[in-house]
Amino acid sequence: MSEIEKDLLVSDEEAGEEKVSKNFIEQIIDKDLAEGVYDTVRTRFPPEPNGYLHIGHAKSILLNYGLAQKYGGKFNMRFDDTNPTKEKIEFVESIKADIQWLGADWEDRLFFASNYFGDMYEAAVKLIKKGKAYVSDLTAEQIREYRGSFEEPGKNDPSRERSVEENLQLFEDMKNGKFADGEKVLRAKIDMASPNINMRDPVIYRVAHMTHHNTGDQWCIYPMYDFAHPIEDAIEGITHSICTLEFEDHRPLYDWVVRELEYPQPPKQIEFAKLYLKNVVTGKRYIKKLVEEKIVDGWDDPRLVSIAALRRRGFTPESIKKFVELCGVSKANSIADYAMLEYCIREDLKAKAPRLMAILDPVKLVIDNYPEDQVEWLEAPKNLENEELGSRQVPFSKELYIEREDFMEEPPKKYFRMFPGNEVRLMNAYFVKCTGCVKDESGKVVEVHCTYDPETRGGNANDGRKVKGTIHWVSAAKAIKAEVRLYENIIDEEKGVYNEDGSLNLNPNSLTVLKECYLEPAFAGAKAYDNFQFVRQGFFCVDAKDSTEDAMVFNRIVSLKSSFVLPKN
RNA sequence: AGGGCUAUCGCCAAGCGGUAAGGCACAGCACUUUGACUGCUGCAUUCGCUGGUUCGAAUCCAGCUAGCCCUGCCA
Repeated sequence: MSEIEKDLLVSDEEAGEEKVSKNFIEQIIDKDLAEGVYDTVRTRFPPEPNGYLHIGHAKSILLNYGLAQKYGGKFNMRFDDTNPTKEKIEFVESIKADIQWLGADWEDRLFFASNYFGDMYEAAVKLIKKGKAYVSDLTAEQIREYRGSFEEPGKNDPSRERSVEENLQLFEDMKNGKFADGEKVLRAKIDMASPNINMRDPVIYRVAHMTHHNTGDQWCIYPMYDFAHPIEDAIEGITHSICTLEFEDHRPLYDWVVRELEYPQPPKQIEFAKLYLKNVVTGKRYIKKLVEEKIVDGWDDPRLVSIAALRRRGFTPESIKKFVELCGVSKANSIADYAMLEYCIREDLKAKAPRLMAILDPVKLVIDNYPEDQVEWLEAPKNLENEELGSRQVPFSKELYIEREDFMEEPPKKYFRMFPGNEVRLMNAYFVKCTGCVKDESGKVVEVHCTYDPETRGGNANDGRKVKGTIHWVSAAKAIKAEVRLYENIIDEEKGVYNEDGSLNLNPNSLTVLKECYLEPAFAGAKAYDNFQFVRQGFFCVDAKDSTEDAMVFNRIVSLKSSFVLPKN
């Protein structure tokens, strides 16, 4: 190795374990910090409490929280509740719970935009005094007409040149409830000919006689998002106000507001692309319809991708975080494969979850040469890749359950599970040789028979002989009966999310309920949200809604990958 | 007088004038008491297109094309 190469090696090590390239937002922050635009980083997640959070929001939450962490800054939680017609306190609670579950810690910084209504009113007065805002008499419809179109400039509002004094009086009258909803609005005086329609004298305050979930009846005028948001950010000392792409056109207005209001260290809006998942529905009205029509079991149905649904399905906060990081941050609209999410949960659970045996589609296996009433308790590790999980005792007896698909009377080539004459290993137990099966009148296999080799206890033969197949099993006498729910995408992936008429293209097989599954005794005592690997099957989670101590219910989070395909014949 | 943004492998995504990172998916091999995991190997002579500048272009310039967003008193 040359000296130069050694030097390179050293400098690589000094640079850190891995050179992870920074996303464009981190690059902006680096620059701002380097140039002294800001000396700290403060971000925020500002949802409107008008619905449940979904996987897309998780990206924003974790991005904002992650940035604050990474730069030693602060992360604020803020409800952007400036429109009482859409907001509910129940959503405030569910959103808080979801964000906490994701692990984004706002510490003592939980804010409500509605708590700044006083500041916003003052800010509006300031604009009026500067001649930068005026009260308009136009109706909503007229305002739309005056706005012009993409190709044509707008026309000035007849109220545009009202005196400051008159505007001040009128705005106060608005505040004091002298006008009905829609009768007056406050508009920013910018430019009716701007090519950016958001700059054509946008409405910044409207009248709404409505009880607000936080401020009650204190106000009957409410600020619009474009006016309120920059003020909220400025008040909280936000440095980088991160939002999604559709707000790019609003940035000039955002900047106009912070400039006119003369904030000393104005926040900067940065837009990134939302996270979409292939063949996944997130639209509120679609989900609402599914819930109302009882096609799904509520907003947390495990087939959905609301944060609550992912949690119930068995996804972990770590898996969501990993997924969001894997997706990256950019300005290019993109749609991630669901396979990436599956990869993340498998990755997270493979070492964490105990790997136990469960039979989903049982058929009885009888060991003809095993003593009738004998039960042996065999010790087996809970997870070979994680010794810390310890071991458990597994009962072995004459009659077991195995998976129906692990036996074939006439196997195709390359099938190395049970078939007459073949020897397989019962995982953690013995080698058994299949001797045949018993069928009912219809030809359905009701019992598989075999003999075991007592010399192979634990699953190894002293003579060194090998078996190709290892199958899992559960003692019939000691099994715990449980319900298991298997999920597929609620959307029929062949044809995409929507039908021609705009309705959802549903997959009729999205839910399979297996009522007669058998678990090994080590599952006893499993609690809501506990995750397991069902050996050779996949990762499963105790359903938080329907599972009880006596009647456990499991959700399949994701199957294990498998390269095995049953060949035809 | 329309404006804004985006385009690099099937899917994400680095790259910031010096000769295409990485992950997912997929395929093959090895290993295996999970047909899993793990390990190894393969997977863009090419960056939406066409020109130009340059010794050198995914990176700069010009012109096209395609997609997304914007005419709420929603956020």
